[in-house]
Amino acid sequence: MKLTRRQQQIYDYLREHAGEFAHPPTYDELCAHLGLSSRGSLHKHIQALVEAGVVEPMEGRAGIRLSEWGREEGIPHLGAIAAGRPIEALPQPEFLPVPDYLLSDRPCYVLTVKGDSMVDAGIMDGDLVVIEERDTARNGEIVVALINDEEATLKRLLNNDDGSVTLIPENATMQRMVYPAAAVRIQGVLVSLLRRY
Amino acid sequence: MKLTRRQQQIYDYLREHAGEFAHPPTYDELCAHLGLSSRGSLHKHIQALVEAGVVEPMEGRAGIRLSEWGREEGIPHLGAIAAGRPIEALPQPEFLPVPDYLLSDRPCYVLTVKGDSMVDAGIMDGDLVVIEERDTARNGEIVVALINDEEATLKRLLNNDDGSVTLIPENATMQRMVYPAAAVRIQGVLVSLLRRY
DNA sequence: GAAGGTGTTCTCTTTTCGTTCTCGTTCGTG
DNA sequence: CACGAACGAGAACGAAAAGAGAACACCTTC
Repeated sequence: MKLTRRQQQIYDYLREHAGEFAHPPTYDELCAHLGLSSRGSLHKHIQALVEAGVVEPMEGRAGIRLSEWGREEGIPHLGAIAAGRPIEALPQPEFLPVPDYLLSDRPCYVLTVKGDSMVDAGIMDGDLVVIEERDTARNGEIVVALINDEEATLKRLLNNDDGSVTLIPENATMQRMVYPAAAVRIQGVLVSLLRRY
Repeated sequence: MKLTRRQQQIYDYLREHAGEFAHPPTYDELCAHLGLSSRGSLHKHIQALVEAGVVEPMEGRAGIRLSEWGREEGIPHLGAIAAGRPIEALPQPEFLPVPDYLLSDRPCYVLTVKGDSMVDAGIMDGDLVVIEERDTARNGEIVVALINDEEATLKRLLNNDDGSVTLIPENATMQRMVYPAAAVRIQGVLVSLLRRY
């Protein structure tokens, strides 16, 4: 998907000003903003963008516009998870591009880690964790667990023989906790981790 | 394949300013930046760089630009870094796709971490670290340091007032080490971290 | 149905850009 | 001094990109 310079410039403009247009801009409007005087010329560029797959045309037959980037590509970043509180959802999920080798085959989402409850496992405050959506987990996996339908936490899971469940914080200063199986609902399993410095 | 002085200079410029050009610069732009007034002269140099294999031409046939070693393919995974040993180079670097928000503007590469010397900083054995190619670092940054041209390690850096350098392993069981500045060469700075479970 | 806005298609010209060529200048080496 | 390599300037060429403008098809609205 190689774009020429002008195409890239137009694409950048579209992304930049996506929010400014209440509704998708018409070709004429775009021409005005871009300093073009011919819709035909613009159309050629748009066509190239469509072929490159970075833009989608408004198929609606009406007096039409071009639509821009409807593709929510990437993995949804749903919010933050802090031990002892519900997941803090973002008002609107952002979509983060995540390379394949950090994903599993099944649907995934991303959370920001708040707190230090897993530092000994190398999971620090502020890290991004990729979670595979799953309602069961094996022993020893690190899971997003919902306790009593209230608090969500990231902990290592241990299924006990007696049916109860132990959640282990990987932090020497914290206590492991045991719950009846019914009180704990698995919401996902840790797949990978991203950290920016 | 050795480069002439001017060729080396141009190549350095390309690498240095790789991030500044939103998209590959045109010959004219490069001429302006390099103080040349003839595209033809520049072309001769570029040609030499292409033949030397350090630069790739934009095969895009069109009114195009020259590209510099492609970030398109991903970030080169050069090998593993273990405290106290040279970097274990992969026979052939693999290229890992890494999303933009985990990169810096400057050229980066990826290493696999071996050992536990940075566990307290959340860097575990087997993690992938993205390193920005750089030969200087600020206090407190985590760097890839080459000691006595022999051992490479990942450590937190402290520039001491007396000119010496302290390398701090983030592991309570290990000792920090002090070296004369001349013995330590910075090879890169930690930018981000990836981990698969 | 008429009118106007809008995307599309077409042809044409202009501009940009990589490339190639010739010609000077400088510098180091034998 | 002669020769060649490195470097640069500038002109010229061909191809691709960019743009202009006209014509057309379609929808919506009146």
